[in-house]
Amino acid sequence: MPQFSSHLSSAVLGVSNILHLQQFHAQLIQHALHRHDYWVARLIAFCTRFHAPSDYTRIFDSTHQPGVMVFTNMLRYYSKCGGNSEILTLFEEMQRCGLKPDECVYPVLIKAAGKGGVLFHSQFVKMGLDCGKYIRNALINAYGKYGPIEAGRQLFDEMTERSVADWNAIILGYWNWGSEGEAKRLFDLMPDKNVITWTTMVSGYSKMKDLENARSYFDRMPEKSVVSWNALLSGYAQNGFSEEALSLFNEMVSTGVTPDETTLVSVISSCSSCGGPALAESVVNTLGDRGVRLNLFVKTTLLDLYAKCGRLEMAQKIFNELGVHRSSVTWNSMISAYMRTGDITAARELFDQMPEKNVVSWNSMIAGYAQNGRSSLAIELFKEMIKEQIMPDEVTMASVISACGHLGALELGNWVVNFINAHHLKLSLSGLNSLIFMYSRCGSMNEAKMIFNEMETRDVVSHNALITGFAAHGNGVEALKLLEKMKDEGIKPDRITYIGVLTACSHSGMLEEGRKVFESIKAPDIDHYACIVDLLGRVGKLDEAKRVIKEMPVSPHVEVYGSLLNACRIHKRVDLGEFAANKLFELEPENAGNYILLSNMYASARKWKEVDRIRELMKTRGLMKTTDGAGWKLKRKMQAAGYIADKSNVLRDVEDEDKEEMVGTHSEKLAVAFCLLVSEPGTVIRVVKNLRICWDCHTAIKMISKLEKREIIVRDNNRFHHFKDNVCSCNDYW
DNA sequence: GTAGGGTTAG
Repeated sequence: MPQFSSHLSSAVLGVSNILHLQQFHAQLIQHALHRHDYWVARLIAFCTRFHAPSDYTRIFDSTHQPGVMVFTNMLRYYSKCGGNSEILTLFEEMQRCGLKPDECVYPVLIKAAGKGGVLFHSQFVKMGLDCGKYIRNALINAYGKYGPIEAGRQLFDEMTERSVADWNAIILGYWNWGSEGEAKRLFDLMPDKNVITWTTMVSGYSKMKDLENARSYFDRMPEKSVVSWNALLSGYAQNGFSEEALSLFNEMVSTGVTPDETTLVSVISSCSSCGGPALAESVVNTLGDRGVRLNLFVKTTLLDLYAKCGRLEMAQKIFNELGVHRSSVTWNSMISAYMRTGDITAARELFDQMPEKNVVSWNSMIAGYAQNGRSSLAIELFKEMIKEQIMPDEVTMASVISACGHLGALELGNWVVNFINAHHLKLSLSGLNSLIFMYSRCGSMNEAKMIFNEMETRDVVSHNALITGFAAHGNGVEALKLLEKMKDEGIKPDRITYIGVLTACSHSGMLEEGRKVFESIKAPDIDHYACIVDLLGRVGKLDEAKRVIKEMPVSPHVEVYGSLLNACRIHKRVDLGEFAANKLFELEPENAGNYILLSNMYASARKWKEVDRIRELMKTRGLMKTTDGAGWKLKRKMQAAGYIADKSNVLRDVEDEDKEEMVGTHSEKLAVAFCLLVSEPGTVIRVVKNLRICWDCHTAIKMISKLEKREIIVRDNNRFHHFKDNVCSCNDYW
C-alpha cells in the first residue's frame, strides 16, 4: 500500500455502506487523493460490493490516467451491476491505453464473453500460457454453464490444489447439466463446504422440483445466507407451492434475516395465487421502510401480479412508469395481461411496438390467440415466426399443436411434428397432451393412443385428452377402461374426465355404466348433470331424465334442457319437448336453434299448425335471419346422428369466428368444420348416417381440396364423391 | 478479489 495518512487507511476499513462511501469520498477530496489510482480502485470496489447505482462510476471518469487496477475493478463493477456491452467497450479502451490484461482481468472477460468464454481456454493453451487459479475457476464456470461439462471436469481433475470456489463451480456445472448424481457425489466428497456449496445443492434440487430434498439440505445447512433462503423460496414459488413460500417467508423474517429484492420477487409472485395484491402491497411497504428498493425485477413481478388479479389499470400504471427501463419480460407480461382479458388488439399493438422480441413474446401471442379461440391467427403468427427465422421452442409447439387440433388441421399438425423431429426439439408434457388432443380431434385415434402409450409420464390432462377423443368417437368401452387405468395409476380424475367418460357412455348408449360412473362422482357439477340427462334421454328414459333435472341441487342450465329437448325429438316425446323448449326460450330467447328443434319435432309428429306457430314466434322475435336453412340442417343432422356432442367445441368455435377469418357463408363454415373434423388424409371421409352431402358442404369440401391441394373422398350413403383439383366426380348438386 | 438466489409463455 502506498504511503498515505494513517487516518485514511483506518477510515477505509469502516466503510460498510453507500453512505460511508460518500463520506469517505469527501475525505479523499479533502486530501486531494480522489484521483489517485489506488483510492479510485478501492472506491470502485466498494461500489461493486454495495451495488451502487451507475452514476457512482463517475469516480472512474475523474481519474487522470487509470491503471490496470482501476480498469479491472471497473470491469468487475460492470460484471456485477451493469451490462456486458460496457465490459467490452471498457476492455477496448484499456487496450487503447496500452494496458495489458493480467490474471485479474481475464476471469471478468471470460464471464462477460458468455458462450465464447471457453474460447479463451484454447487461446491460452495455444499461447503456452499457464492459466492462473482465478482463470481456471472462471473457465470451469464457463464450461459448467455452456458445456461441455466434461471439459470443465478435466480442468478440475488436473488441478493440484482445488479451492472451495472450484468445487462449487464444478458442482453447479453438474446441476446445470441435470446431473444430480454427480453433483451429489462431489458434494459428499468435498472436504470444506461453505454456505455457497450448500446453497448450490438447495437451488439444484429446487430447480428440478425436488422440494423435499431441497428442504432437507436447507435444514441441514450449518449457516444460511439470504441467498439460501431465496433459493428455497423461489423453489416453492415457481412450482406452485405458494402457501409454503409465504410461510417460509414468515419464518425468514422472524429468524431475523433481512429480505432483499430477490426475496420480494418470490413473495410477490406467490401472492398472485394466494393472498392477492393486498398482501403483496403490505410486504412491499414494510420492506420499503427497511430500505429494500424496488428494482426492475420486483416492479415487473408486481405488474404481473396486478394483471393476474384483474387489476389491469395498476399493471398499466407500472408499465407506463417504467418507460424506457422496461425489459422484454415487462413487455411480455403486459401482452399476456391483455390476452388474458381477451383484448387481442391491444396485445398485438404492444407486440408490434416492442423493441426486442424474444421467443416468449411470440409464444405469448400465439398462446393468447389460441386461448381466445383464434386458432387460425395463432397459426398465421407461427408461420410468420418461422419466416422471421425465430426458433420456436417446446412452448410454441404446445400452443401450435393445440391450435391445429381446434382447427382440425391434421396436415399442418403433421408438418409441425416433422418440424419438431427435424430440429430435434423435445415436446413437453403439455405439448404431448396437445398432440393427443389434436389426433383425437382429427379422428386419428390410433396415433393419439400411440402418443399416449409412449409417454414417460402422463398427467390427468393426458388422460382427459384421450378420453374426450374416445367420447367424440362414441367409444364408451375404451373410455371406461382408461378411467379405471388412470385410477390404478393413482391419477385422480377431475371434472373434465367425468364429462368425457359420461359423454362416451352417452354416445355409445351405455346406460348402466354411465349411471354407475355418475353415482361415483363425489360432487357432480352442473355439466355432469347435463351429461347424465343426455344419456338418459338418448336411450329413451325421458321421464327419469326429467326426474334427475327436478332433483338437481343446482339450477339447470341451457345444456341440460338442450339435451332433454334433443332426446325428446329423437324419441318423439312432444309433451316433454315442449317443457324443455319453453325453459330454453326463457334461458336464451335469442337462440334460434331451440325454436328450430321444437319446430322439427312438431314436424315429425305432423303437427303442422304448431310448426307454423313456432315459425311465427321466431318471426316476431326477429330470429328468422340467423337460420339460413342448410347450415342448421347440417348441424341438427350431425347432432341427431350423435356423431358430435351437442355443444361441440368445433361448432362453437366456428360460430365464434369473426367473418374475416373464414371464407364463405355461415352454413359453409359448419360444413368446413365438419369435414376437417372427420377427415384424415388418405382415408375416406365417413359421413354420419343419414346425412347427405348438401350443397354447402359440397362447396366447402371443394374449397378445402383446392386450398390444401389434397384429394378428398367422401362417402355419402352409397355414393362416393371424389374431390380433386377443384373438380368433383359426382356433380349432382350443380 | 473466483462461487449460490429473481420476473414472462404451454
